Amino acid sequence: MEPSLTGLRVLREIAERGSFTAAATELGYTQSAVSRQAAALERATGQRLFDRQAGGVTLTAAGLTLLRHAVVALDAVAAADRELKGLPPERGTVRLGTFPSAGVLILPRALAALRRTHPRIGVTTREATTPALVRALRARTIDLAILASRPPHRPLDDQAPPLEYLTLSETTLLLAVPAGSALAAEDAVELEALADQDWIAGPSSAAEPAMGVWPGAPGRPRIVHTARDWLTKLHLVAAGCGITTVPPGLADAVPPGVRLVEVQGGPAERRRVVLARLPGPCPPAATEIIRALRQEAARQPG
Amino acid sequence: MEPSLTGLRVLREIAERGSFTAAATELGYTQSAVSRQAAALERATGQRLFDRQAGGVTLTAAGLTLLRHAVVALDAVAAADRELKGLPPERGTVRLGTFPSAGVLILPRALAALRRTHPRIGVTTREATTPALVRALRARTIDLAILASRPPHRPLDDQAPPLEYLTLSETTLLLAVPAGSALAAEDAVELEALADQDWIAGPSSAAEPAMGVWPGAPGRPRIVHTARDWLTKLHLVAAGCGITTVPPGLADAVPPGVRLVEVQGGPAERRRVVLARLPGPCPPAATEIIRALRQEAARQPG
DNA sequence: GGCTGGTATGCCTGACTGTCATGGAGCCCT
DNA sequence: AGGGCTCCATGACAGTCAGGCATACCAGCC
Repeated sequence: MEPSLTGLRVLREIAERGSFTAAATELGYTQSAVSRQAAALERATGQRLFDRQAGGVTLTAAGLTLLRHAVVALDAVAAADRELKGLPPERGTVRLGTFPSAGVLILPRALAALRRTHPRIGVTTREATTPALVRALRARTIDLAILASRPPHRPLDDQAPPLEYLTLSETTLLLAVPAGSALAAEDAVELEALADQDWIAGPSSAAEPAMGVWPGAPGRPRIVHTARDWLTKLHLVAAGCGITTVPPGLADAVPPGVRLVEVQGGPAERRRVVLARLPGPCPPAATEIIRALRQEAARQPG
Repeated sequence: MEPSLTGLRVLREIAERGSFTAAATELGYTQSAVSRQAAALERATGQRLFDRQAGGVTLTAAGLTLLRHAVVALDAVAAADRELKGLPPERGTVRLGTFPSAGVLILPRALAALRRTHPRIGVTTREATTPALVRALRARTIDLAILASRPPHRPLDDQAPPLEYLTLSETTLLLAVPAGSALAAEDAVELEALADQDWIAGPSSAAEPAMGVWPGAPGRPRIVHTARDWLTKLHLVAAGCGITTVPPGLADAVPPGVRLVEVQGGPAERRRVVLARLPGPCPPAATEIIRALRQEAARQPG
C-alpha cells in the first residue's frame, strides 16, 4: 500500500498542530477521520509514525522523515495547481511566524525597511504560540520564526535536526502601571510593592505561568483581566484596571495614561527575541529578511 | 478537486508510453481505468492535458507542466518509501536509456571505465526504441538517452523545452557479408552488387524503412530473416543466410565467418550516435557518465 | 469496406473515506 | 481519591469513487 495525498496532508497538519483533534478542526474533518488517516499512514508505511502522549501527539523519527518528503510532494502539487491556474510560481516569498507581541513594532518596521530596499521580496506572516511556531517550522509551513525565550535559554524542542537559533535582541521586562497610581511615582518600584495588586494577564494556559504577571511577585497574583491584545491590555492599564508586564520594545507605543517602570529587588527578568529556522541552505530572500530584522532589532536596544 | 497520486502516476506513464492502452498494461490497469484517470485529471485541473490523436496521445503544454510537478511529487513519495524501508536514498545513480545496438560495445566499455574511475556512481540502463526513449526523457523516468540519428538530423520531437543533444560519434554504415561469398572478395562492394541479395533485417515496423537493409539498394530487398539481436544477425550472416548492415562500432565483435565491407556508389550512409537530455542543471554523476561516454566514443572512431 | 489500432462510456461491484456515537486512558484540580 | 477535562481509538454505517467488463465509436490502412 501507499500513502495517499490526503494522508500526507493530514500528517503535515498533525505535525503542525500537535494533536489529532486540532488537525481535524483545521482541515474541516472529524477527529475520527484524522485518527483513521493516521492509522492508514502507519499501516501503509509499516512503522509507528506518531507518539501518542497525553495532551497531544509528536512525530517519531520515522514520522519526521516521512514528513520531510510529504512536504516536497504537497508543495509540488500545490505548485502545479498554481502554475496551471496561470499564477506566478511563488518566487521568493518567505513565510514568517511570530509570537504575538513581535508583531507590534519590530516586525512592521523591519518589513517597511525591507520593502524599501528589496521591494520584490514577498513576506507573509502568521502569529502563533511558541510551540505552534516550532511545529510549523518542522512542518515546513513557515520558513522563519520569531520567538521569545526566557532563561534558561534551552532548545525549544528535542527533535532532530536541532533548530538553528539567532538572538535578535536581549531585553529586560518592564512593568506598565497607570500614570496616576502610586507605583508610577518613581522610575522603578520595589518587588515587594507588587504584592496585593490587580494584574492583567495574557490568556492563561495551564502549562505556562501566566504571562503578564511579574514572575516572582510576592503573594498570590490576583488576575482580574485577561486579554490577548497588547493594545487592550495597555488601555486596561490606562483605565486603572490593573498592571501588567510589557517588553521594552513597546515603549514607543504606550498610550497616554500608562507609565513604564522598572522593577528592583528581584532577579533581572531577561527575555530574548530569537530567530529560529531549520538548518540547511537559506534562500536569498530569507537572508535578506534576517538582515532587516537584525538591523531593526539593533536600532531599538532593549 | 485535486489530482490524486495515482492520477499523477498514470499521467507519467501515459507521457512515457505515448498511449492510454500502453500505460494501462504497464500499470496493470485496464484501458478504461486509465481513460477515466485521464479524464479525472483534466476535470481536476480544468484543462485539456492530452492530445488524443489517432495512434496515440501526446501531452499538451498544460499536461507537460503538470507532468513536471507530478514527477517531483512521485519522486518524493518514492524517496520517502525508500528511506522508511532503510534503503540508501538513491544518491548519484543515473538512469540511462539506450537504443538497442548501443548496448553492444560503447555502453559496457564506458561503464567499465566509469566503474574504474568513479566506483560510487550507480548506473541503470534500459533499452527501448527512440520515441520511447524521448518520451521517457520527458517523463523524467530516465536522465540520459543514447540515441541513433540518421540524416537529416532533426530534433526528435517538437515539444518544449527542446532536448539538448550532444553528438557522441558520427559513423558510416558497413555491410556484413559471409566470409566466403563473392561480396567478401574486396574491401568494398559496389551498390549495384546489392541487387538480388538475401537480407537479414531488424524487426520491421510499418513506419520505418527496415533496419538492416542498405538504404537505396537497387531493386526490392528480399528479406529472408528478421532478428532483433545483433549476435543472431551476425551468426545468420556467418551461416550464409543473408547479408545485413552493421554500425562500425561492432567491428571488434564480428564472429568468424563474417566480413565487414564498405559500399561504394551510393550516398554515404552516415549515422550519428547522439546523447540527449532535458535542458537544465546536470547532476555531477551524469556529467561523469557523459565524460566516460565521450571518451569511449572518441576511442573507437567510426 | 473490413481490419486494426486507438479512446470513451454505461453498468456494476468492492473498497475506501468520511460521519456519528461511544469507549478508554491520562492529567489536573479540588 | 475522585470528578471532569481533553485527548485518541473503534464499531457501525453511508456515500462516493475507483476499478473491471463489455461495448460503442473513431481514424487510418490495406
